[in-house]
Amino acid sequence: MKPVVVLDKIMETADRLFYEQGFNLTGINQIIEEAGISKPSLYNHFKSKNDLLLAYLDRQYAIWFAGLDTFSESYDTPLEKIMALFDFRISRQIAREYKGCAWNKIVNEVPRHEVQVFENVAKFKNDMRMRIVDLVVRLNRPKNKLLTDEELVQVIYAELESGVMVAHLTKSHTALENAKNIIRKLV
Amino acid sequence: MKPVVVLDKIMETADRLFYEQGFNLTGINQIIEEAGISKPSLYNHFKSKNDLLLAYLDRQYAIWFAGLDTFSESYDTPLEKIMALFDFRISRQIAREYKGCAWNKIVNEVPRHEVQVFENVAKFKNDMRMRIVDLVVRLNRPKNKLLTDEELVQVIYAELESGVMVAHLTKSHTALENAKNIIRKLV
DNA sequence: GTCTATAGAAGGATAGAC
DNA sequence: GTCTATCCTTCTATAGAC
Repeated sequence: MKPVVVLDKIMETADRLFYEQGFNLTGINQIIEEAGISKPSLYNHFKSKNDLLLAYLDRQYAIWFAGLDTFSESYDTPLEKIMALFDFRISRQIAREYKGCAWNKIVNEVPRHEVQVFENVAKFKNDMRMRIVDLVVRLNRPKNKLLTDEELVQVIYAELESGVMVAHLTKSHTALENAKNIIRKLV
Repeated sequence: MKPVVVLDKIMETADRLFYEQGFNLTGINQIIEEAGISKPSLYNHFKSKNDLLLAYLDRQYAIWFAGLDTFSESYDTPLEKIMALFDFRISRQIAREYKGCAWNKIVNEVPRHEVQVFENVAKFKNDMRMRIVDLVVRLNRPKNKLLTDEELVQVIYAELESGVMVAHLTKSHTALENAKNIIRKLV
């Protein structure tokens, strides 16, 4: 069995279990069992469970933005792409059975002294916010609007975050759908 | 030592540790050690660690709304009371060193099959939302506003939730402050 | 690089004395 | 109702063979 295959098995299993069960409730033993490998094999690739967590976050980052790009490429205008942000998160919450935001799960589960984890999550959230900033600028809104560009960005960001959180709690994406209408009015 | 004192010690210790470290990372052993009691004493009051969690959530609920009522009573108008919702959360995040929302922490840490935990968190979030609904109705807004009452409620709710999450991630309440100006414009 | 086997600590929970 | 002492399980991580 080639190393790369073992690594893939680890990552895919960790990906699934960390999201579905949470990081702290997922033991090394369960990961190696479901990945079909042995314990020293795992520790050959990662020096600790925390090291695996950081790799998991990096992988999440790549998968998430790649998924967003694929999802958005069929939409043309900035407004359509903003709406696609909501539809993308709706589609993912449906696919992952409304288990919430993977980043929020981690950051709410890990103590503050895990600096690298916090930085990793902050980077994701910030980069997502930058996508919104870029789209709002490209809207080319007139200056006499009720909200400034910066304020509109904050509302979009808040509706996305809160929308996913509510979806997790209620197993429904109604709030995310309603948010789209609100944003349309505020643009 | 009277039972009620023991119970108080347990609750206060669990309150602090569950919030600061998280539920899964806080062991029974640490709770009894810091509370200064013995293990069977704890299991005399709670039949399991999960039972203690439910008591913790009930206590949080009472403390939170009591704190909000005290905080808001000096404000008169509905708009001031809406602003007080943001200021209350800002003051709490400062006091608790930006460790985020206690309810979100729990709901992101516990598996879905813990139905009682989810219902408890959903009840808190819903009751908080009802406070917003009540305040927005009392604003008596004209019908020709850009957003309907329901939409304004959703934006206020989203800004609060997202604001606390961002505060947790960045150790800053800037987003919550900015949200107040946005809401003032939308009212 | 992968395995079997195991170490050493910490987890939740309980028996039985007082 | 509270205690000391202990149970069994699970945890992360490693030693040493192949």
